[in-house]
Amino acid sequence: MKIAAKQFSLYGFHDTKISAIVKEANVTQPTFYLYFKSKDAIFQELIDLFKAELHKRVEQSKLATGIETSGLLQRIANSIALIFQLFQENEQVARIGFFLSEDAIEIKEQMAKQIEENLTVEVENGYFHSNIDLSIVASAIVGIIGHLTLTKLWAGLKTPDELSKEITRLFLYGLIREN
Amino acid sequence: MKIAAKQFSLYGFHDTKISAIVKEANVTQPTFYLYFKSKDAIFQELIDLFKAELHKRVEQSKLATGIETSGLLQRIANSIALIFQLFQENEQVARIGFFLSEDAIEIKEQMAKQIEENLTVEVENGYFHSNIDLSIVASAIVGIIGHLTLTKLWAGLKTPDELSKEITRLFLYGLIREN
Amino acid sequence: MKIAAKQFSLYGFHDTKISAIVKEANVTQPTFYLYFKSKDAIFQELIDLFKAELHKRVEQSKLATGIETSGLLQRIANSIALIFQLFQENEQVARIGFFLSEDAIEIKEQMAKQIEENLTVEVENGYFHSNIDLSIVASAIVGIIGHLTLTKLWAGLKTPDELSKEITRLFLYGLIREN
Amino acid sequence: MKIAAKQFSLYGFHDTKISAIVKEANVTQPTFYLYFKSKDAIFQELIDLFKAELHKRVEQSKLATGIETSGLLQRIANSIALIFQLFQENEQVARIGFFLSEDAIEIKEQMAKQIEENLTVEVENGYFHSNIDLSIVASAIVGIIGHLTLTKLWAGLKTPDELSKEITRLFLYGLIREN
DNA sequence: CATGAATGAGCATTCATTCAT
DNA sequence: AATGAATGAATGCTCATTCAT
Repeated sequence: MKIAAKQFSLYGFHDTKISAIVKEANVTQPTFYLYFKSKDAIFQELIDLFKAELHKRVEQSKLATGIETSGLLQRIANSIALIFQLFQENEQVARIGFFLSEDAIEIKEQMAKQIEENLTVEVENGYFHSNIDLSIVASAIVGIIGHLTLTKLWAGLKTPDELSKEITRLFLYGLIREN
Repeated sequence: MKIAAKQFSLYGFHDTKISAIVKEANVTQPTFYLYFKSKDAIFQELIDLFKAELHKRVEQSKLATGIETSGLLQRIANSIALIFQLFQENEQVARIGFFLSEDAIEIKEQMAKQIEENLTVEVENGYFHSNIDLSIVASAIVGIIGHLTLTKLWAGLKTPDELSKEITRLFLYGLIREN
Repeated sequence: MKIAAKQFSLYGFHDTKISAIVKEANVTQPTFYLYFKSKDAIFQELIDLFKAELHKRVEQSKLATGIETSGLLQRIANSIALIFQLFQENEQVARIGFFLSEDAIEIKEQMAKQIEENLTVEVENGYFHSNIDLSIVASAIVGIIGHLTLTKLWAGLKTPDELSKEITRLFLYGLIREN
Repeated sequence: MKIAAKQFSLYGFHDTKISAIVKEANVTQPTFYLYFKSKDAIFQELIDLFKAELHKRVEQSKLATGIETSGLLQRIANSIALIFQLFQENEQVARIGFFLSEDAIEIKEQMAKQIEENLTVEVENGYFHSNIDLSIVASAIVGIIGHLTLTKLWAGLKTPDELSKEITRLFLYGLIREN
């Protein structure tokens, strides 16, 4: 599965050939079919793996938010950092689940929903504006995380910590200069 | 090309068959090859189309920003709305160029760069913080626009105006409640 | 189709390879799929061909029986000869439809039904016993024709005429010696 | 072997998979190869089993004919009934040996030969016509038995006794109505 | 006596692309 | 300008069979 993940993430679903996977794995094609029902099946298996891990991590970030007693900014940054760390540690699987799969949108929407719930609590706690569409904010966060992962994290330009800090500041205080 | 765009945006590159395109176009396969060098070529042509249009539109939004005399928020919102309008009016081509193509990342980076330049001016004008990484902000904006297009705009849940307004407010003033 | 019929009749369905068919036909595999949807499809097409031809021939033999004014034995022998001739002229297709296909039993039952109808008329005309199960007689005739085709006709040991004459005599007068 | 017989008779040689046989037998594939040299081998073994049993039974029917002191019709009917009984009691193996195997024709020819010998005796005894080709009669009997087994016996429509009686009457006295 | 794990060899099918007209 | 007819080159998948234990 590691090898398959690598190939899929490198070449995409169609351009990844079973023959290439098994060659790199030093087994034969029938062996592949001993463990996986089909090309689609192993791809889906990888997606499900990522899906589960992502769900867990976002859930963790939720708990973290509640438990932490430090400042709001720090708490939120930590939550986001958790996600970036997942992407960093599982680049290949993440690329499949978050960018290559047809389930990607659904996965992102699911993630957005989790984040939205989190934000709702913050609004109830009086930290955030109540006059902003949280579904859009959540969706925006997902979009940002996804794109920064692709362009900054995986490009090696930024660390999870840096990214999460910058995002958090941006989201909390905005761009505008306070006079 | 319209038909090809439709098919590509519906089924993706690999699952779009030349045979299907020509059938819908009521021509034969050799006729297709009379006008396009290959499957890749027509795909690339569609991408280039989008690329050019996107570049133009982002440039316009830059000009708009400069020319507009109304408030900062309104000016920026207008700029972003222009992009969303492009996505709305050219859904199929946009889906190809911005999401399906392998050039997508490059296109987005190019767009981010344009936006970054714009932001730099605002910083110079003293509107924005100077202690924030504008390349990240630009990248974030691109990520947000992309994802909201997919989940809100094309889903018919929000209009370009609504989206651009919400985004702008979020980016300018942030989430945090001012006391 | 001629070549396919030959291969199928020689090797059976499974041991007939598309690659062999197209090689003998001097075309490539895609060309095959231009004209036939699948291996199953061309096999079924051959079966249907035989089915139709057999039905027609048995129907003809029915008419012939009614029209002919010569002796009963001769009339019946002619009817049966028609069937043997079909088998002789279309050995390959017949082997597929009558012996190799999974529809073979159904085809034979259909043939038996046609023959039974014919026999019923003869009984009504007073030529035959009425105290014999005609469905069995019809089924027996089918069994005989099938097996003699395989062992005598296609072995080149007997002609349609000889076979039909012998069968007819056997069926009409039986084996027992009249004292 | 029982399970293999069942599978072969249900699905034919090619569509029967060793994996399916061993699964139903609750053993593994290597275990299969411990007892049978190959797929062909077990198939052949089943055929030989049937072949031997058939030979024995037809031989018995020959003896029966000689020994029995009752009327000719009854004696012959008994002989044929013995065959039908074999088919009834060993449906699966019989289907393999008599219908599915490539040896089927040879087996049938062998059976026809035995029957022919039997008939020759009856001719010599003066019971039957001498101006009829006994090889055809024997072959016809084989064809009838085979096909009636398939369509009447195994369909549960007739018993061995009924079938043998009808066949015998038909063969002895024919269809024609005696005035 | 039995098996978990593996494989060699093959086969139907698909699809972008092109030739001759 | 257009096409009917064809193909080269793959690729996923299956199944009987065997090795090492």
